[in-house]
Amino acid sequence: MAAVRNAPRNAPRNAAVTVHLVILTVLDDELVALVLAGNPNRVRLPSGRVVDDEELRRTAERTLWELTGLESTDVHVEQLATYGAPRQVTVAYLAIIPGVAAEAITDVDLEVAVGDDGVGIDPDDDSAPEDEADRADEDEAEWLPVGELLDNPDCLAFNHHQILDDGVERARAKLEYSTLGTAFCPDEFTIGDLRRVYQAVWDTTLDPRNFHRKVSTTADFLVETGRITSGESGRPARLFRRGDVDRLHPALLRPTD
Amino acid sequence: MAAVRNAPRNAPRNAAVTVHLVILTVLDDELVALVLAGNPNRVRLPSGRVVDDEELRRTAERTLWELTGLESTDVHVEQLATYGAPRQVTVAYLAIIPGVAAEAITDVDLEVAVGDDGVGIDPDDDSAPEDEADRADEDEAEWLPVGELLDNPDCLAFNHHQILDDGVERARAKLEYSTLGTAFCPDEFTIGDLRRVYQAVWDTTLDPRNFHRKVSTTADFLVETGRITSGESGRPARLFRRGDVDRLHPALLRPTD
DNA sequence: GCAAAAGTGTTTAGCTTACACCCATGT
DNA sequence: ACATGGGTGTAAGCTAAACACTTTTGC
Repeated sequence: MAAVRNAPRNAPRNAAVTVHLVILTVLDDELVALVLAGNPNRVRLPSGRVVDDEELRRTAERTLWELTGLESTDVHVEQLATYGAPRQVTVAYLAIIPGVAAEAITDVDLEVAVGDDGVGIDPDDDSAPEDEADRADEDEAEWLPVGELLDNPDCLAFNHHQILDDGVERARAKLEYSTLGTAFCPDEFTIGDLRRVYQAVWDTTLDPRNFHRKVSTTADFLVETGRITSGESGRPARLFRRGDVDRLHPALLRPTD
Repeated sequence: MAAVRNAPRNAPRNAAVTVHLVILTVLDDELVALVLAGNPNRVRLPSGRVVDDEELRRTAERTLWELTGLESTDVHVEQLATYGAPRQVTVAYLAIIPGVAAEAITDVDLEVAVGDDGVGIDPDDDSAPEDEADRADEDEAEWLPVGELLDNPDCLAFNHHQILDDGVERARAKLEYSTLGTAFCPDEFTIGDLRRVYQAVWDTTLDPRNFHRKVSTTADFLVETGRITSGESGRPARLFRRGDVDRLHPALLRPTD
């Protein structure tokens, strides 16, 4: 049946490779993403160009550092997906940072942190007019609720709505079968803190008693520090650190309704 | 805390973009992958260059078609991950094809099906000596057991061991919570056929009775055709088609031992 | 004392596992 | 008759959902 199938084709061309970032955190019990305000009424995701012989992951981590000052050791970074366009390939990464670290990043800090010197454009670079990776200067960065961003498909430029949607869905899914939820928490946190992260990411409510039992009986999910909270309303809570495991057995499934 | 963090950097360069394929099927109750025999003792995964303004997915599907003659409507194709190297970006795709379709692809067919005319190399293409996407002619393609390929890390060239490992793990994981297993089956298949797919991919054995109940009671996983098998040993089995659902609720978990 | 959040115990329902058992066909 | 694989029934064990209840703090 199958025979020679050499289709005629033109010469392969090189493509500009950019990295885009979906940076998520939880602020005030709400899942928010870091976006740059460029054109009026249109925000976009942070991005960076692959420079020199950088690894893709290193590009993502460097761009994240330029935006937030956070080292990759403090942040969860994983590859999301790659989106191809003519002459332009975008590799999207998902970054998850603790809410307390996000609070330290003010708009003032962010305003000048993004930039691309843009010297020495490659001779082959006949990129499309919609080239987005350059001239990121003078843009303000802000944390916007994911719910609003996803509900209004037009408020994100280019294909960034798709990328954000993929990133949020990845995060939501991974909370079920992995310990990724702790990446939203600071070094030490209570089980209630972790539950509020789950509730914010899943946009739902969870029974505090059952959640407590579930995470506290899953071996190596949480490690007790011996310290407890104080000064807050209610009974003091034990403080925990992330444990060693990555996967949750059995999973902690989202409510079905 | 954070201030201006414009690190000095050189001009961004364009990269050659190639697509690599992890093509899996089940032959004789064994999970096998399609590999090309190039250098002695070293096989590699099929690959294709992105030509013209192709979408990445289209490149993957075109390359698969050149190799196997299969249309993308008959095959499950999903993006796996992207691996970055200097001047070279590889986007890996996972393809799953039915065993009966794989049997129709003989070595004779495959021998001449792979090729790259290689005209008009881009002036910017100062790719590393290990450029792998070209001169794929004269290579023979064959189905090799995944177990053997993964047990011998040196038998796959470049980073193809890593790519294959990622692809196999993706397939194994997705059998748990999705209906991907049916992609290994022909249009009509029995529950026993599907169970042998699960057993081959997971390299384990499953209780036929419990597996039968599980898949037959999960709504919309399988659709009865009304036909039954005949001519084989044992009681005839009902023939099914894939149902509409993509996700399995609840999941069909791998045995833990 | 009262509100608020942490944490424990108990019941019930659903799902998985293991396995006994029956069914329908080829040889 | 018997081997072979298809298919059903059932009891035991594990898990999660729902919720009553106790504990320990701040005010």
